[in-house]
Order: sequence, then structure tokens, then C-alpha cells
Amino acid sequence: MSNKEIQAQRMRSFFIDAAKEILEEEGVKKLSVRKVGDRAGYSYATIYNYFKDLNELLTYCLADMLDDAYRMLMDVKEESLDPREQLIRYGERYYTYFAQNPVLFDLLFIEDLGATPEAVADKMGELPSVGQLLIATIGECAQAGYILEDEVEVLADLLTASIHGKLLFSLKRRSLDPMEVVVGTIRREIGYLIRRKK
Amino acid sequence: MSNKEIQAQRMRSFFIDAAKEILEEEGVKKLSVRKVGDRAGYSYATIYNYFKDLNELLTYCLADMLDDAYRMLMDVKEESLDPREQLIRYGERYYTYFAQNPVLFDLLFIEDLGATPEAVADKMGELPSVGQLLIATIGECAQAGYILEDEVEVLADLLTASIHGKLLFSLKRRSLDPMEVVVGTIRREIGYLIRRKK
DNA sequence: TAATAGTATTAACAATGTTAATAATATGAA
DNA sequence: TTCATATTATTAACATTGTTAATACTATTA
Repeated sequence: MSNKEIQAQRMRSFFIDAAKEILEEEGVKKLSVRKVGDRAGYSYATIYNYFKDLNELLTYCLADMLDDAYRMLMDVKEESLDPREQLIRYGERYYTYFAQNPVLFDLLFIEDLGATPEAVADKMGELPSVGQLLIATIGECAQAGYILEDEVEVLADLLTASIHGKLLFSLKRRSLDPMEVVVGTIRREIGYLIRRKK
Repeated sequence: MSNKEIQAQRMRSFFIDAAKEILEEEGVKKLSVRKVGDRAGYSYATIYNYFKDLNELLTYCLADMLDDAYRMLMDVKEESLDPREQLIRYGERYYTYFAQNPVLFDLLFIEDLGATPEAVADKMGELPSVGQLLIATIGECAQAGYILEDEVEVLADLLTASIHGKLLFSLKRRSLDPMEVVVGTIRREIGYLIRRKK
């Protein structure tokens, strides 16, 4: 990486960090390019020397946040654990993490950031998809005899959709249920779905 | 209703209709108070004589759209039909309707319109909640012997969350699957969940 | 030291929602 | 009908948004 590129990357990170701070404090809607410039200690227009537009900056923020998210979600993996129990923990953790990071949810599922720049697309693509991890764990449940092999796909689809639906309600509809209650529901649902049919 | 009130209501409907047109053509994000004024044949500022702000106007639009939506969803009810089949149709219809009316989804689940004005809250509250209707049908499935009584709640929660999750993917993440495929998945999932456990 | 390339800043633009000031119109009384 | 008043619509204005063009500044290199 050239000298120039190192410096440019550093500048980019200044703006990205500033943006992330504002995002956490005030949310996506209240972020503005002026605020980011202020917080980073530069004029607002300087941003446009390093990012195509605000959406590109936000895409970099998203990539950063996904990094953390995946790290957090990965370390729930405990080999010793029963796959069914593992799946429950995974579902809980997934829900909880997004519930506590509404901005991530917004950027990832709600906001339209336009085309993802290649540099970031690579970064995001390499990360193991959430769906895959879920399917894998459900697959283990099948091997452990909890469910049938041919149920894996339906269950994976059902579970991912359900968790995201609950997130939508929790974060967007000032939903009736507090977080802990929803977590309980998720636990119950997975418990219901993954069990030996007698 | 006084004369003045009739006229005011008529004026309101001009703006509401104009807004709905624009919403359907261009979506929530591209709607502006200026465009609404133009389309309705008035100056933009006139709107503020009849609505507190743009959010209030949008809330009225939403109420209007919900009217149509409920009408559409209600007439799937066929008494002769098996409750399981009824539930499948209902789920399909629900998904399809929102998939075809992304603006409704946005206004109802995504956008924050602030406090709902009383006049509209009444209107929206009277309408039978979607969740209720679903629970009722699932209850019928229990009575018909498909599932157990104590499964009704979990299944209702699971199904609503799942369908909304799928809508989120379809409408917000330029989702991989076309509408018909998702409808197929929904059918399969309901079929999987509602069946006599042997 | 002077010329040039690279980078940051200010100024400016068009579009947004909203409010205050003004114009037009309808209403009611004489 | 005509004038005074209340109602309603419009234009002007403001602050804020993202973005771009013009300008100032700061390194680098000859």
C-alpha cells in the first residue's frame, strides 16, 4: 500500500469513526455530513475528497459495524454444547445484538445505501453469512436426531424470517414487548421447533 | 358535522389523494410537501392550514391505505374452507398485498410518523387487528384437531413474525427471491407447522 | 526559491419542511 | 349594496439538508 494510500485510509477512518459516534448517539436520521465534518475536525466538504457521497461513507460505517457484529456472534459457538441449545443461544444473541444496535439494523436492512463500493463489498462478502451459520447449526440438530434432514431448510427459513420479523417490530413499531420478553419467546419457539417428533 | 368541517374534510381529502398518488408513483422518500400542493392544485403552504405537518398528512394516507388493505384481506374468508387451507390463503394474501404495496409497508412498519392524531387513531383502532385474525384462524385449526390448543400462541407468533421478516427481506433487501417463490415458501411453512402430529 | 501538484475551505446551489407576513376571498351587518 | 371583519390561500423568508465549483492553503519537487 502506497504512502498516499495509507494517509487516505487514515483520513477515511477519521470520518468513519466520527460518523459511527454520531450514529450511535443520534441515529441514522439525524446524521448529517456537516456534523461528521465537525466531529472529525475538518470542514464538511473535505469528506467529498475521500468518499463519493454520504451513502458511501455510511456503507463503510456499516462494514465496520458488521465486523464487530460477526465477531460478537461467532464467539457464542461452544463445541461442547448440544446443537439445540447452541441454536437457542445463537438466536437469542442475534436478536439481542441487533436490538441493542438499532443503527446496524437500520443500515443493514432498512436504509438504501445504493451500490456497495467494491472495496467494501469484498470485505462484507468474505464474512460468513448469518444464514449459513444458522443452517449449519440446524443441520447439526438433524444429525443429532432432533429433526429430520428434510426439515432443515424449512426450519432455517422459518427461524431467520421470524427473528428478523421480531426485530422489525421491536425496533420500528414501538413494540409492546420489552426485549427480555421477546428473547423468551424466541427461546420458546426454537424449543418448540427443534424437538424429536414422537 | 358542521359546514366548515365538511369543507375542511374535503380539502383534507384533496391533499390526501394527491399524496397517495405521489406515494404510489414515487415512494415515500421522494414525496415532498411541494409536490403534494402542486398535484392538489394549491400552494404548498396551504397544506399547513389542514394538517399539523407532513407526518400528519402521511398518517391520514396510512389510515386510508389500511382501509383498503383490511377490506382486501377480509374477503379471503371462506367459511366452507378448511381452517388450515384458510390460514394458508390468508398468509399468502397478506404477504402478497404488502409486497405489491411497498408504500403501505413503509408507512406502517418503517417510517416514524410520530404520535397518531386522535381522529385517525380511532379509525385505525376500530379495524380488526391482523394478529387477531391470524390467531383466530389458528385457533380454528386447533379445534379442527390439526394442532393442540396450547400450540396456538407460539404458532401465531411464529407465523406473523416470519411473514413480516420475509416482507422485510423482499422489500428492503433487494432480495434474491421473486415474489412467487416467497409465496411458495410461506405455503410450505404453514403446511409444515399446521399438521397433525402423529 | 519558484512552480506545481495535492488537499482543505469557503461560497454557492437547489431542494427540503416549516413559519410569518401578506394578499385574496368569503361572511355578516349596516 | 357596501363596508368591516374573519377566514383562507399565497408568497417570502428561514434554517437545514447534500453536493459541487471556486478559492485558499500546504506540501513536494525542480
